[in-house]
Amino acid sequence: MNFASVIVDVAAKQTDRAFDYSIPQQWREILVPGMRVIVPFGPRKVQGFVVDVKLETDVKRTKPIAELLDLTPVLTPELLELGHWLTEKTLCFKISAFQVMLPAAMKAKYDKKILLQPGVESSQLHSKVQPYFQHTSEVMWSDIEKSESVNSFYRDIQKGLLEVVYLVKSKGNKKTVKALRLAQPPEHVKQLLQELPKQAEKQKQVLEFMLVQEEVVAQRDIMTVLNVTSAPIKGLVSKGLLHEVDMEIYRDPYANRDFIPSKPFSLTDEQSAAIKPILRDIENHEHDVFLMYGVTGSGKTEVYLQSIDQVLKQGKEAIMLVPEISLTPQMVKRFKERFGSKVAVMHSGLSAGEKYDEWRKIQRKEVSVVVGARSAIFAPFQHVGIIIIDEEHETSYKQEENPRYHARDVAIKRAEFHNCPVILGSATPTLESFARAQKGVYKLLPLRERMNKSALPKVDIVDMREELRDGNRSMFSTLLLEKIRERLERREQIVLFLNKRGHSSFVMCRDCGYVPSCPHCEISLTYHRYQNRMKCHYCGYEELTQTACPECESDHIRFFGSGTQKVEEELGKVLPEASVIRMDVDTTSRKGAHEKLLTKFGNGEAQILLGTQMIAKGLDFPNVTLVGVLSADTMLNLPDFRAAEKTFQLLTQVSGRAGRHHLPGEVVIQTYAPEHYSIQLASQHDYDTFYLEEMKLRQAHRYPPFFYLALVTVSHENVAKVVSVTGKISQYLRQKLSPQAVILGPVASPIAKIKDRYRYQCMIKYKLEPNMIPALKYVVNQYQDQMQQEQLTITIDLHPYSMM
DNA sequence: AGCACGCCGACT
DNA sequence: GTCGGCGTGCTC
Repeated sequence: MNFASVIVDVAAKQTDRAFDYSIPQQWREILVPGMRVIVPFGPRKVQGFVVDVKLETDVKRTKPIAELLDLTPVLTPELLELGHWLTEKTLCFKISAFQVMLPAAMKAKYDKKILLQPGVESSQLHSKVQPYFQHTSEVMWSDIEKSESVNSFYRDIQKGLLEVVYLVKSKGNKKTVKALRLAQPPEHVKQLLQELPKQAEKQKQVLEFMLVQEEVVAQRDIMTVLNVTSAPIKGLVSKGLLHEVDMEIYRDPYANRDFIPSKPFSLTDEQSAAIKPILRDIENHEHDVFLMYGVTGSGKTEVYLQSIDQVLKQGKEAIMLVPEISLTPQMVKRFKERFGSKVAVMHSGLSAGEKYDEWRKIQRKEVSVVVGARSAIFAPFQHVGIIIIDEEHETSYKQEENPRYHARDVAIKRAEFHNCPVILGSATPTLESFARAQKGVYKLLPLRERMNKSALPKVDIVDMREELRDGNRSMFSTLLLEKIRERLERREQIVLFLNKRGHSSFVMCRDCGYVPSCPHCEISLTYHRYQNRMKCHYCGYEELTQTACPECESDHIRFFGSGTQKVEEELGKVLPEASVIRMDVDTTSRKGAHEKLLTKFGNGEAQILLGTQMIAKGLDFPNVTLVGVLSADTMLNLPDFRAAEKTFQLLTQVSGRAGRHHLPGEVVIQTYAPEHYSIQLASQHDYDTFYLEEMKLRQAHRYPPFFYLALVTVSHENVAKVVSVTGKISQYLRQKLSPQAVILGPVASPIAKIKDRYRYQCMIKYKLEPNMIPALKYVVNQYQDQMQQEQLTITIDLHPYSMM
């Protein structure tokens, strides 16, 4: 092939198309779509993805491809196609779609440097430039970019004294170690071994070792096994007996850990019934979407494991998605125990290099199972046999940046391609999924019994308003305290859950009601006791905590809300004998801290585990018999039509942590809205009724799953501008879409200002709108120039999860 | 996105 | 006359 169509790494409307390049002779046989290349683009060089190769082009003057970055394509034909689909579905640039499918380490970094042209003396340069070239002939652009001499540099560049060179590096490369192999055939080496001088004892040892080893051995290994230094090895290399090579090694984050192989458990009748249709699909290479609706502790994971096992037996591969937050060591352990080294793990806790290595294992077909968070859905497998999404309702499956995709949609798309089943698993499915299951679009696989037949925990709802009336101003109700004391006495464990979302610890003046808020964002500041500072969680702004109110100068400043730190303190006051482990962003930010704290709790080193969201998922400690939810309704008041659903899911999830084993569990839910149906029904473990209730509301208000949503958010420094642009967009959409579509807006976004930029939005509720995508594309096109020139931003989220 | 090209105001 | 402001348009 003579020409290649390349999508270049420039995310902009005007460059969001393929550019044709000629393929230099030496690569004509090798280059295929899906490879990364470096191409000249204008005056610079950029990375790009080859999407097509062809014999001819309409372009008159093509430039040649400058460099080939891959010998095996990093995107399979399927993934290339998937990229185009993503572009259409999420309205993102092609380059963004491709980039999101690869580990971040493969994204190009650009740099510039300035070279002294050959034959030019530094004395010819501008006086300001000269000192830079005293001892060198090249200067990095970044070193002079901000200096006042930039202009002088420009001048010398124009004069031709200096040359600008554009560099592209695809960093995060393979990690290699120095390794050795025999430089000659073994027989030959055996003979030469005899001829080595007597005193070369160590060299002989090394050679003998090499003769019995696999082809390539890391130098480090030779040194430790034979207890020699590098000297004899060097000697053999210089004699031409050994050859130095680079050996690619993987950073294995789970090395040095023993996994005891586990065998499949025998399934309960319910599990067998659930797995049957899945196995049938695997057998017949058929595609279906299954919604596995199973209460906590019903043994979903075992069904996943055995389905995957079946897929592996067919020589195919499996993708298993779990929410980031529950990608716990416990979870990984279960997979490693069952599938050993066939498993790659991908989550955000890995370094860029580690993620790259896991990705490489997949690409090189060294593993056949990947367990990972959202982005693992793009694993470059070529024979996918099953895709599983655990905790299907989790919001982390929706990416909140471009491309704003939902892993579930990608999973279904990929599974259609591979003709394989998708399993969505949850104890509290999203209404969207459950509704589809009701309609028969998805196949429902119910698991209604807990595996050990243990009853679901008894749930008590405590009305905190009554507590307050009875004079209890603390954050622990009498009932909860009593139950905690009971467990402490019995040496059982307790999990306390604090939903920090909503109003977290903020500060208010009791006299005038003043609440310190961020000067750049419309959001109140959060109090951080540790540094005694107020911080903005959106832009990072911080200030010292005030001791007097800046408005009325009163010193009645009060700290409201209850962060985990404050709960811990109070717990210490009421129950000084209790040992507490606190888990939140502050205590788990260090790598591995999360795991360490959980292990400590598992070992019984503390009796109470206190934490936020992150302790709600996937934890399983046999000794936990009480779960306390400190304030169940903080989430309920969020400006989000899914607030009730999220509350129900969270409460159900948290309750599931209690009494999973032989000890019976109890749950105490503290709330200011005890009569709310989501709280009532969660306490009764009644998903079905919740589903029906919530569906009525969704239908009445025209929300999903009855209507689809699209959210257009406009932001700019100037309020008037934002309002007028949002208004025009709303108007345009009103006129383009059918009368059945509901167009709300312009309205201020729930967070009306972030980082000094005002935010307004237009929300569209629609059912069938073939014009939707074209209309939105048109809108973006119309404001293209303003978006560049005036830093106006318009973001479009189709099927948004967060209204913020 | 960059970057060059090009056309106007204010300085050596 | 030249330097430098940033509007306009292109990148195979």
